[in-house]
Amino acid sequence: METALRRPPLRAGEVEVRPSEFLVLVNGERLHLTVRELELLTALVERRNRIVTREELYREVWGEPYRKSDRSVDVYVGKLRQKLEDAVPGRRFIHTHFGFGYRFAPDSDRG
Amino acid sequence: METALRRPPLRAGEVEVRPSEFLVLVNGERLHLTVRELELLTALVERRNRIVTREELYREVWGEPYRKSDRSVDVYVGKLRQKLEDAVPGRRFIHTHFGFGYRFAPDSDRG
DNA sequence: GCCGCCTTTTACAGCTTTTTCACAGGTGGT
DNA sequence: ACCACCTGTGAAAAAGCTGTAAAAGGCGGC
Repeated sequence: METALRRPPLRAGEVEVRPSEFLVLVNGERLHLTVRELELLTALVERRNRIVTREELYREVWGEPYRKSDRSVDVYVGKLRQKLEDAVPGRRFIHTHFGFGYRFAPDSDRG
Repeated sequence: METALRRPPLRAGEVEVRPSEFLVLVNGERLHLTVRELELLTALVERRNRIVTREELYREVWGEPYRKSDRSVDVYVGKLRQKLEDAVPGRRFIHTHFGFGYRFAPDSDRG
């Protein structure tokens, strides 16, 4: 968590991430996330509007090489989607790019 | 404790900390704290409404690097919670953020 | 020394999070 | 349509974190 303290705040649509405070706000409300969830969301928002591979996300968040059978990224994307859906019903933030990876975009389906 | 003398009084809900007098008041009543308890509470109130890591608290209060196995912060948070509960039954001041640290907030869960 | 008080360490139960697994269902290519 | 592979997700297992009582260690006063 050392690194988080130096990261600047990020904003993407209704989502504001303040890594240095371990805080995510959605429309001004605190989103309660676990450590992994926060780190993954931070990584995605830092790369917003870009397709990011599981390899890159896994290296960034888990800090070790990605094994192809590892589903952790998928599982945590699911958790984040659930919590974001609860916070902003009807909007989709994390988009799947089949065969490539994921992309965070607060706006349309094809950003 | 040179530093305490220069710290301004702090107020957070029913809690008032006067570092320069080594004094904590809760609803005007003196809260009897030991040195460690006072320093930890001061550190927390100075950072009120923010999540603070054990590492930061330990460095601030104990003045040396934090070892992950050290439970002192947790133990003293427990002591403070007990004394605050005795002073203001039913209110929760120190909130745990699992995997992150603690947060002092006299009010609701979200700071 | 002995006592009393404060601080640190230890131990363990209980709880939360993270990881892994399994399988249903989706997708793209032929 | 068929096949191979990819993704979503619930649930169980494993790992890790927190609360707290109690033991152990320190320190000053008498």
